[in-house]
Amino acid sequence: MKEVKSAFNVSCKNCGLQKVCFPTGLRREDVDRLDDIVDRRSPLKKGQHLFEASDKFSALFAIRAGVIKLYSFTDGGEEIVHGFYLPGDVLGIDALGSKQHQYSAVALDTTSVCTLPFEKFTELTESIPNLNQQMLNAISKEVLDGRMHSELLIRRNADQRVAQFVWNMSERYRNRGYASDEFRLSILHRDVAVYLGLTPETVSRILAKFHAENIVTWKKKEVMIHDMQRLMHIAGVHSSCDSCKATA
Amino acid sequence: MKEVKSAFNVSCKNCGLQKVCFPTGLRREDVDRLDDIVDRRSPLKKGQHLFEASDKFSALFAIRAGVIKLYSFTDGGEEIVHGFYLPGDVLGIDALGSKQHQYSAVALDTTSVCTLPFEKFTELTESIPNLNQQMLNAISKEVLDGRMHSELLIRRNADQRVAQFVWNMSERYRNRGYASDEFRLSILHRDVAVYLGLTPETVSRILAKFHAENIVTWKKKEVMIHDMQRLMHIAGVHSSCDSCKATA
DNA sequence: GCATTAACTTGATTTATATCAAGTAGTTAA
DNA sequence: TTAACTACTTGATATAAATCAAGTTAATGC
Repeated sequence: MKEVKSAFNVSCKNCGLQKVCFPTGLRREDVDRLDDIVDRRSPLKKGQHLFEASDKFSALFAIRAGVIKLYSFTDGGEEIVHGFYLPGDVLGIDALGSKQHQYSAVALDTTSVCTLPFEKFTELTESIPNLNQQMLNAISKEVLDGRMHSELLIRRNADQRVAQFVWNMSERYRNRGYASDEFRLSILHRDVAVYLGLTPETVSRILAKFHAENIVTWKKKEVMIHDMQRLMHIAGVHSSCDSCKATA
Repeated sequence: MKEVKSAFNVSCKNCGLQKVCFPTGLRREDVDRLDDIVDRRSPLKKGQHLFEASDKFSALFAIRAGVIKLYSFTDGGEEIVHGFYLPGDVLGIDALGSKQHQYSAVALDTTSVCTLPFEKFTELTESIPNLNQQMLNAISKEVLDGRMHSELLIRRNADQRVAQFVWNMSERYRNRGYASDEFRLSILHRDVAVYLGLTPETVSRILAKFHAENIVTWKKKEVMIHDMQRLMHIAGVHSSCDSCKATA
């Protein structure tokens, strides 16, 4: 049943993302059982799709490495970016009802994904109680992240949106055990602009300002945060609020 | 086990909302089993809370009659309105993970609610397969509705937002078997403005314009749609798209 | 039923961000 | 390596909606 594990084909129990992914709180033997149903194909190259709108839903996806952009188009043909999924994040929850994807998911960089065939996964949740709770966590997270996005769009001006986006990415990398003040971000400024409901010009101007004021530098996919306090202040993040660790 | 049923205390099998609520697709006997765990208290009066942010989560709520506003505040004390829940809609999914509500839910009018104690509900889903699917539907709906909200905030101007809001409410009433061109809406214009990311002044001006152009009249909680085609056109709703029947 | 408060309306003005434009830098492919 | 394209930058201008202001109407409580 098990395949040979290569570099991109790491089992759950050897995966560094256990603490942010489904294995959280599972017993060792249950992690193995989960591992047995996980399907790990070769990584997606930049620009390849994990799924596209109208594709049939048959599995949940957990990101192992890379970034996935979830997007769609309005009737008028304008792109909408709904979020960026990082290692440990789960994709596909929105299709649980209709069993059909409504959005498209594309890799923004080389991206490894763990595929969890939904039927097998559902069977497992019946005998691994904690796995069910993990699923509920993933569901809530998806809903709450959407609300955070709306909140950002309703109540934040352009400076605050960009600052919050950068800070949020930083927090998410920190939670995953990576450096939070210097990281690679394979997301086009254009995509960020669409996600934040701004134009690329506005994002560019704001990033230029942040750079000039020595708060954040984001050039050539490398983000450097020089002044976390000021960034958080602009973002409107009071206290080191844990519930803000949302998926962008 | 069963209580005496009064006017506001109707069993699932006698409820007109079966087609939009959990009983959808359930066998008769399973509806009865669901009914047995439902807790129906006396209706909430306008202004009363179903739950408040930080309350412990212990049950899902299905609206039977009335309207619930789900809201919170930013760190700066500004209100955020996340949605309005109508009969048949399910509240509480966002708290499944943390078992604690993050938002407050208040009745905007006299509102009856069916309480589904979550533990009992979970037990039932194990023996009623279709109920589990209903739960997945409710989850997806919550996620997709949030995305629709973001899309509205990102890509629509003020006219389109107001038009889409009115049309969406109309569609939701239609799906529930009520008149779609004339209905009572116990939602303050102020709350609509907050939900749409606009000011009350802007909403007022747009409604005045829609009234002058004989498209929609919304006065004193009574909505009348005079020209559905034009409303849909302004809202940017092409075709009678079924997937647009989202919760505002 | 009257007083008080909250909701809504309408107008004048300001402003943040979009749009338009014209460029430079970076990436991709031949 | 160069050509062609895409991403990004920067400036000038336009504009949609916010803000400020002062009213009217409706709802609420005594």
